[in-house]
Amino acid sequence: MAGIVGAMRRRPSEVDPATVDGLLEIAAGPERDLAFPVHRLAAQARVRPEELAAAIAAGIPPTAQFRRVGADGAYVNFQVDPVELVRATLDLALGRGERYGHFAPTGESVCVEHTSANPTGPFHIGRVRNAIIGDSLARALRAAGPGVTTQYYVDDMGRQSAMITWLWSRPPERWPEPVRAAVAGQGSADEKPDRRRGRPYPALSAQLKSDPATAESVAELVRRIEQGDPPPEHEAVAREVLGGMLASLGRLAITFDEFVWESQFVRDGSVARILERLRAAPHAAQEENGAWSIVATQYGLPKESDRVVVQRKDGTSLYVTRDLAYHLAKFSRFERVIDVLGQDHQLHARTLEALLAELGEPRRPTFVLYQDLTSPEGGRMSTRGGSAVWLDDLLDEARERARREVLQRRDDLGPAEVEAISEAVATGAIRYHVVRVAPEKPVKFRWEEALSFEGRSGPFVQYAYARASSVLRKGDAARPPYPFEPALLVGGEELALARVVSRLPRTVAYVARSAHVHALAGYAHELADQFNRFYHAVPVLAGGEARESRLALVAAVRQALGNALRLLGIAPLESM
RNA sequence: GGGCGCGUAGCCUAGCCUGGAUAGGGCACCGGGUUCCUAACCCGGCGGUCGAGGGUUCAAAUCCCUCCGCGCCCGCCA
Repeated sequence: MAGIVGAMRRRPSEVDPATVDGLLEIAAGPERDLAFPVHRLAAQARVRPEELAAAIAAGIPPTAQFRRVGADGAYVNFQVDPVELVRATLDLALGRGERYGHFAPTGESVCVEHTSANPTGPFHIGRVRNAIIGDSLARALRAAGPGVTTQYYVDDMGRQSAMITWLWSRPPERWPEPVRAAVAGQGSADEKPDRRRGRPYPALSAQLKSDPATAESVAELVRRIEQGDPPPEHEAVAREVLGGMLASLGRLAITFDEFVWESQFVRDGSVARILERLRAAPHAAQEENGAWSIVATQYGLPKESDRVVVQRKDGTSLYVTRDLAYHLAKFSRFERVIDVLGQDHQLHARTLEALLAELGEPRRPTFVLYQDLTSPEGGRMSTRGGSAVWLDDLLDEARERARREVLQRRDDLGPAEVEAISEAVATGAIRYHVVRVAPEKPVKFRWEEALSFEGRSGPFVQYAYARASSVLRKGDAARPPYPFEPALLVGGEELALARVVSRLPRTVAYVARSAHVHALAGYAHELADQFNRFYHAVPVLAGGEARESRLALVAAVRQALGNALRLLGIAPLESM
C-alpha cells in the first residue's frame, strides 16, 4: 500500500500526495484490490482521463506485492499478488485462531449500557432489538481492543416498578376485582416468575384509569419508595422478575457484567449533591411553586422542551436527574460511555447532553438509537395492547420449527443432539434476523421473516460452518498447523474466498468505530456465501495434490466464520 | 406546529458518514443441479424513475435545498 501511494505521488509530481491518498480506494473485484480514479487529476491537467490513466499505469512497474498495475478506462487498478494474499491471509487466520479478527488491548475502558427493560413482566420482543444490538456491539468493541463493561440499568424508582410491588405486597384477595378476574385460573405452579408476577400488570394498568382509590394507593406507594421506605417485597419481586427476564436473554447468550439499580443514586446521596449543583448552575431557575428547572435553549433543544425540570415542587428527583447521576458515575469510571436506546428516547438523550454540559462535564455518551419493532398491523408492540409477543414464546416457536427441519434431514442424532441443534439454530436465526438490519431502520415484526432459516439468515451461516467442520473431520490427516502451498490456492473461487476471509479484521474495526453492527452480519453472510460457491465448485477431499492446501483454506474459513458468529452471539455448530 | 429517524424491484435489505467503473444480497416467482466433501446448498432467469423536484460537480443512491409519505418524541412519567 505504501509503495503504491509512493508511486502515485511520483507520477504527476505537482499533485498533492494527500489528494492521492484520499482518492485511492479499496475496490473489490476479481482483477483489482485497489483502484485509483484519475478524473480529478485529468481535469486539473486538462487531458483525457483514459490517456492519463494509461500514462500513470505505464509508469508504475509491478512489484512483489502488486502483481498487476493496469489502466482500465479512467482508473488505474492494482492487484495484490494472489499468492501473497493467500499466504498472508491463511497464515494470519490459522495462526491467530480464535483471536483472528481481534486486536490487541488498547487500554481504553468503555461502558455499554443496553436493554435496561423494566422488570414488570416477561421480556417481550419489543425490547429484543436493544438487547441484541447492545450485546453484539459490546462483543465487537471487545474484539477491537477496548475493555468493555456491559451494564443493565434497573428501574426500581418509578410508577411501573411500584405497580408490581403494589400487587405482590398484598394478597390477590385484596386486588381490585377486575384485576383478579383477569388472571383467574391462569398460570401454573412451575411457571417462570416473570410470567407469574407480570400477569396481573396489564389489568392493573387498565384499572388505574378508572379507579381513583387504587390509583391513589399506588401513588402513595410511589412516594414511599421515593422516600427510601419501600415495602420488603419491592426489591425481592423486582429481582425475581428480572431473573426470569435474564433467563430468556440467556438463551440468546446475552449476559451483563453489572446491574445498576436506579434507587442507589438516591440512597447514596449523589442525586442530592447533583441537585445542589444544578440549582447553582448558570441556567438554573426556580418555578413559582418551588420546582427547579434548567433553561436549556442554548443547548439546541427544541423550543417546546427548553425548560428541563430537574426537581419537583416537593423536592424529589426525576428520572432525568437520576439518569444524570448515573451518567456522571459512569464517566468517573469509564473513558467512553455508550447507550443503546430506542429512538423514542431521542429527546431524553439530548436533554441528558444538555444537563451534562450545564454541570461542566465535557464528555458525552455515544447514543446508538434504534427504531422500535412495530407490530405487523403497524402499531407499537405493547404489553397493554395485547400485541406483545414474549421472547420465550418466540424462541420456543423457533425451536420447534428448527426441530422439524433437523428431523427432516437427520436420522442419526440422539434426542439431546436434536435438542441442542434446534435451540442453537433457533436462537441463531432470531439474533441474525434482528442484527442484520441497520438500527435506525424501522422494522415490522413478522413471524415468517423472523423464523427464516434460508437465504440471508443465521442458519445459513451456521450451515456453512458445519460444512467446513465436516470437511475437516473427513480429511482425517488435516489438523493444525495445516501446511499449505499458496500457489495451489489462486483459482477463481479459492482466491475470492481468501479475499473475504482477509476482510474480517477490517470489518471488526469498522463495526467498533461506527457501531454499525449490521455490517458484521453482512460480512458473515458474504463469507458463508462465497464458501458455498467454493464448496460446490472445488473438490477438497478429492483435490489431488491441492488437497492439503484446500483443507488449510477450509480451516481458515471455518475459523473466520466461527469468530464472526461468536461476535454476533450465534453458536457455531460442528454439525446440523 | 417543532425535533429526530426512515423512504432503494411485489416484499425485505446493503451501499449514504468519506460522491466515482454495469446499485450488491435475500424472499417470492420461473428453469436447471444430489451414483461426488451435509440440497438449511448451488447455477441460470425475471424484476430498479435509488419517494418527488431542484441545486452543486467532469461525475449524485451518496452532498445541499424544497416538498411528499411513514414512524417516534415534544409530562413536575419512566
